[in-house]
This record gives sequence, C-alpha cells and structure tokens, in this order.
Amino acid sequence: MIHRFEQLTTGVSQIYKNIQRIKKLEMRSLGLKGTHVMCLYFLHSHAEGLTAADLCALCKENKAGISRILADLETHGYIQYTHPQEKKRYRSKAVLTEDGKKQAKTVNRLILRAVLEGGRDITAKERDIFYRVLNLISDNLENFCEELERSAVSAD
Amino acid sequence: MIHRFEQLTTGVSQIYKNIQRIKKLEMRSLGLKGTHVMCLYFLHSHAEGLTAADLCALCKENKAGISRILADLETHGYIQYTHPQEKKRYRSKAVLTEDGKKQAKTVNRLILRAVLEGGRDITAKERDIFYRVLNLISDNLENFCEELERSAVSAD
DNA sequence: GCAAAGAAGTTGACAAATCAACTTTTCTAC
DNA sequence: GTAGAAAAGTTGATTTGTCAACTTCTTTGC
Repeated sequence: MIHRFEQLTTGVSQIYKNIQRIKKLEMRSLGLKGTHVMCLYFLHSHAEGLTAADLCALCKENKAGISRILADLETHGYIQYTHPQEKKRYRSKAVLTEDGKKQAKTVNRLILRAVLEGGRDITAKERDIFYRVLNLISDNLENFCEELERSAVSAD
Repeated sequence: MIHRFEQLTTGVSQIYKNIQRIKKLEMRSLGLKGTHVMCLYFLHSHAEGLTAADLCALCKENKAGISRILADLETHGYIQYTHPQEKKRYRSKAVLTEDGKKQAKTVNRLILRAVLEGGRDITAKERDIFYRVLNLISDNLENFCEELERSAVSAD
C-alpha cells in the first residue's frame, strides 16, 4: 500500500514535467516541439515503420496529437509513408527518412544523457523494483479509472 | 542506471495522466476542476493556512495556476484569507472554510481509494525503495534540467 | 458484392498549462 | 525614511493537450 498521496503525485508530476522540459529544450534547437521526441524515438527503434495507431499505443498519446505530430514530421521531411498515395494514410506505416534518422540520433544522444543523469546513484536491483512498482501502479490506476468512469456513467 | 528511456517516460506519463483523470472525474461532481484537488488536499492538512507561494512549492505548480485556483476557490466560498482586506493577498494565508473542509474531506476519501487501489500488491519494502528511487530520479532530473538550461543560455 | 458496423485518421473547438509582463508589497542599504 | 532590489501575486497572450464530430477505409455478415 502507498501511504502518502502527495508523495506519489508530486514525485510523478515532478518527473513528468522535467521530462517535458528536457524534450522541449532539445527540440527547440532542431526546430521541433517537445511532443515530437517520443515519435522520433520509437520510429528510430522500429525500422520497419509504425502506423499512427502503433504510435498512439507506444507513446500513450491520443490519436489527435499523434496525427498532428506526424503531419508535422512529414512537412519537415523527417518521415515518409509506405502506402500508395491514393490510399492516403490509412494504416500506412511511417518510416524515418535519412534526414529523420539523423535527427533521431541527435535526440537519442540527449535521451541517453538524461537517462544516465536521472539514474544516478541507483543500483540495478533498486531499478528493477522501481520499474516493477511503477508498472504495477500504472496498471492499477488504469483499472481504477475505468471502474470510476463506469460508475460515473451509470450514475447519470 | 536506468536502461530504457521509454519505460520511465511512458510509465511516469501513464501514471501522471491517470492521476489527472481521477482528479477531473471527482471534481466534476463538485463543480470544480482537476487542478483544484491538490490545493484542497494540502489546505486540509495545513490547518494554519497556506500562502500562494506555499502552495506553489507543495503542488509543484507555477504561480499563475495557483493564483487562478485560489481565486476560484474563494468565489466558491471554500477558502478565506487571514489578512486585513486592504493589504490584499500579499503573503496572506488561505484557510478552508467549513464548507471548504467538507469538500476537502470528500476529495480525501477518493484520494484514499485511489491510493489503496494504486498500491495493490506492493509490499512495504518495495514501496520504500520505489519512493526513494522516485525522489532520486526527480532530483537528478531537476539538476540535469537546470544544467541544460544554463548551457542553452550560454550558447545563445 | 453490398450494406452496416467498426476501426483509423483528421480537424475544429474547447480546456488546461505555461510564459511574460505587470502591479503591489516587503526588504535592504544608505 | 527613501530609493532600489527583490519577492509575491495577478493578468492577458500563447502554447499545448484533449474532446468530439467527422471522413475515409476495411471488415463482416448476409
């Protein structure tokens, strides 16, 4: 059991906001926004390409956001679609262009630095426990939210 | 060291977003917004009152947001200021009214449920390690951000 | 193979968070 | 005590994130 709500809330939101801050800072020098980071990151590690739906699931972002990010990356020439033009983008996989790969590598370098700095003074064992608990809480809250929403709907 | 960036990013942001979701859901029934939750929560546990600056630090929110939340809580009649009227709110402590306390208790009940559900299947030892690591990462990233921003400024 | 249902993606409208400039109050040094 | 600096708080503008309606494409059942 977690005893102190504020510990979880403030701890998590502090990390969340600092991650956003890092993304934003780095992207500014590339002419991109913080929201692009995760897409570049995942596109780089999935050379076979990713659909918008894939990215939604990986980035845990909603599809409206992903749609705009992809449109943006395309106008920058950082991605290409693997589908015939006439079918538009439906289930079309996005892959990084050469230029996109270059940007992704720059982004990954920063990410690596942030990860190294963020993980200072943490042992491998602690890290494993941390991630186990992080994922557990994440899942538990997800379930709790869904339950809450169901009961909110039925109360209407 | 943390190995996988996406684990931290997606784990943290998933929890962050679910916490936001819970706050929003519950507040809707009280005619408030999700942003009010933490203020009510901290005001309830600090009976002596809190200034806007205190709340900034506790909630890890910026002062613009806190300012609007407090104005909102005041118009709802949930808080009062402990300063003479003519000095406005400068360093004035906000305290919950009776009505505000009632709302805060409702909020706290939900929070307790969320905390219990979120913390399912986690042992006390794991929890302690989790929070230690959470705070450590939080501090490390905070420092990293500041360093980054300094070097970004000096590069201009 | 066609209609209905559903999934994928886009877009405009709205809500929330953040930034920057501003005012007001307090503190500090003379 | 007064000027200047610093801190606290407010406000409008901008950016970012989310929601809901919509279009387009695919699948399923007849």
